[in-house]
Amino acid sequence: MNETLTQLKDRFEQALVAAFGDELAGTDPILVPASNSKFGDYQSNVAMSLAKKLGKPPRAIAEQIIQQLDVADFCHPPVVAGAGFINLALKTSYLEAQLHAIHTDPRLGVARSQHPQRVIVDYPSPNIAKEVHVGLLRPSVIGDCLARILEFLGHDVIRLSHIGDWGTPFGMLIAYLREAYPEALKESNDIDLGDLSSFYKAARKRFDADEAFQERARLAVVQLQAGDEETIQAWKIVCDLSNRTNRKIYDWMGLSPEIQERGESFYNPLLLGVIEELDRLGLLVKDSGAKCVFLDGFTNKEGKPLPLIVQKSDGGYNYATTDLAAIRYRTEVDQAQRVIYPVGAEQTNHFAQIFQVGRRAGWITDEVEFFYAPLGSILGEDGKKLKSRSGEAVRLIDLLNEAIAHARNDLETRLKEEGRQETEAFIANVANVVGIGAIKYADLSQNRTSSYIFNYDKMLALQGNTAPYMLYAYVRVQGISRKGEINFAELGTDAAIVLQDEAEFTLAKHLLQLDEILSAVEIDLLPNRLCEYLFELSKKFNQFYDRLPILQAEEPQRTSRLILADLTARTIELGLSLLGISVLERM
RNA sequence: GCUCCAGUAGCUCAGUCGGAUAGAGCAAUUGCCUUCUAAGCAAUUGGUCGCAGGUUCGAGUCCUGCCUGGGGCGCCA
Repeated sequence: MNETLTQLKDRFEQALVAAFGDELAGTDPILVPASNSKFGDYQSNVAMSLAKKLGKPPRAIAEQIIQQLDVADFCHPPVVAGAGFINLALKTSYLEAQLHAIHTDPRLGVARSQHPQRVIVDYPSPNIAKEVHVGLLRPSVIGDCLARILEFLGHDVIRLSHIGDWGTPFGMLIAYLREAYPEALKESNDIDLGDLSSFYKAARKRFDADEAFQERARLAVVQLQAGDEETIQAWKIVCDLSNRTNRKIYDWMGLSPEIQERGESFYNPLLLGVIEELDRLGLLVKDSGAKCVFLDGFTNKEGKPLPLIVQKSDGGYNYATTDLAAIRYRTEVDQAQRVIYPVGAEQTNHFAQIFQVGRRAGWITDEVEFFYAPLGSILGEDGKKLKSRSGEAVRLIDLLNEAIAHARNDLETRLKEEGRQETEAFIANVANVVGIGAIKYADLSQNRTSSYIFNYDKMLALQGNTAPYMLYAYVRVQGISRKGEINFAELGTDAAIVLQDEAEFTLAKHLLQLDEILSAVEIDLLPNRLCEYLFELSKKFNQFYDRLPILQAEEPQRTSRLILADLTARTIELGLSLLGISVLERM
């Protein structure tokens, strides 16, 4: 109900001017959702804030405001309460009309942004030379979710993966490819992709054991930098191997297929220009053989200004250089208005540094918002960063598989208890959707900035703020449809919605708040707010479902309740889809 | 040493631009299935919001200091 809020704010501003004169024009009426439903639907806190300025008690100010306030088309008469709060309660007829409007709207009342922007979302940047591990879970799940939400709100979203596809590790892999799979360079040969990690491990083993091999690897890097054709071909084969493996996992996780790979190799030709431009601007300083930009507000352990090294003393570039090139390209060529980096919180300094240099170089202007969205870590039960038993990084694929196995186990136990028979295809599908959904939801439902302890049992729990709980609410609605042979699409656009019971009001009001939540997420990029909203929605639906008969109800309640149930299911489906999670008809 | 982040119920965590009596889930205790999937609903118990000051009509939220934990701090990404 963004539109309702906007209109109410206008009315308040008019009332403020009418009551106290033009100098209060443009005063924010501090209109927020009521802190407690017993106070109504919205409250204005403006009277308290004006007390000092106007030299009157807040309650008197509030009284004067509501005398001038005309909201009769939306609300019951406003009430002054407490220290000077102005409470507003929406009229039933208004709520019913709003529900009717969203019922016939495929977007469920969520308007497209009036100021669409070109937004770049920075997807995780796996080092292509390694198999993806758990460290990529949060950036990919949260980045994907933010991209989906912004796109749904009408923004032009570009999804870019800044993959590590260049540099030293590739020398080793290219050298190993030449040695172990010489035929791969002759014809287009299929290498077993599931074996990416053993390919990497084997290469690593050769590299560590054999000095001559190390020399060949170094040579390969030089050849790669020099653009040697055969080396480039080998490099492409290795990239391909990795990309296809990663893509498989991305697809399985349900990440958007529209991710564009724009890795380090893409920026490689632009790096020299970055250095030259920094030099031209007088920002570049040579220090101990390295080219640096000295930073404002950062010091090293001795208290001296800290440099950001953009070209190493051996002439090589590092990640700061590539990131700066990306900043420049994204503003100058992509013309992005907002660039979002959901990246681990450990990199707070790095982003503050490159943004500072980007600003001083004139690449970041007031016209573009560079938004670093720090992510907390995924921790093990010991409260330390999640590691496998052997102390290595946990492979993402193992994590997904284990969640699915847990979900399958839960489902099979329940089927046995209930004496249900289901096909293997049904069981496999439910386990897959629940398992993947649970992992993603567990990640998204935490405030993105805080770390959380990874626990299969909690994320797959069927009660609480979890994916299965929401899926279950959705399934319940579909059960009504099957049982009553209701086609929700045919309920009719002129069917009346009647709100009588408290549970109906509570559910209905919540259904109308989706656009407010999405607007909040659009600004602060915290997906856990959407999760919270969906959890509340599911709870309110379950209360409604528990208290009120639907199929057995008399008309007009029956149709009205069917519409509320349908709206709930569609809201959950839309909400979960924005989180990147699928729904199930039965579970 | 500098710097960033965190500290809220036994546990895991929310907490909007500072707003009314700080909320969920789990765990514990107890009710509710001849009725649309009980993977649910209802009820009870549980708090010095790390500590001390300050700003404010009003502070979990803003400011200062301190304590504790974690991250980062010159050629890895």
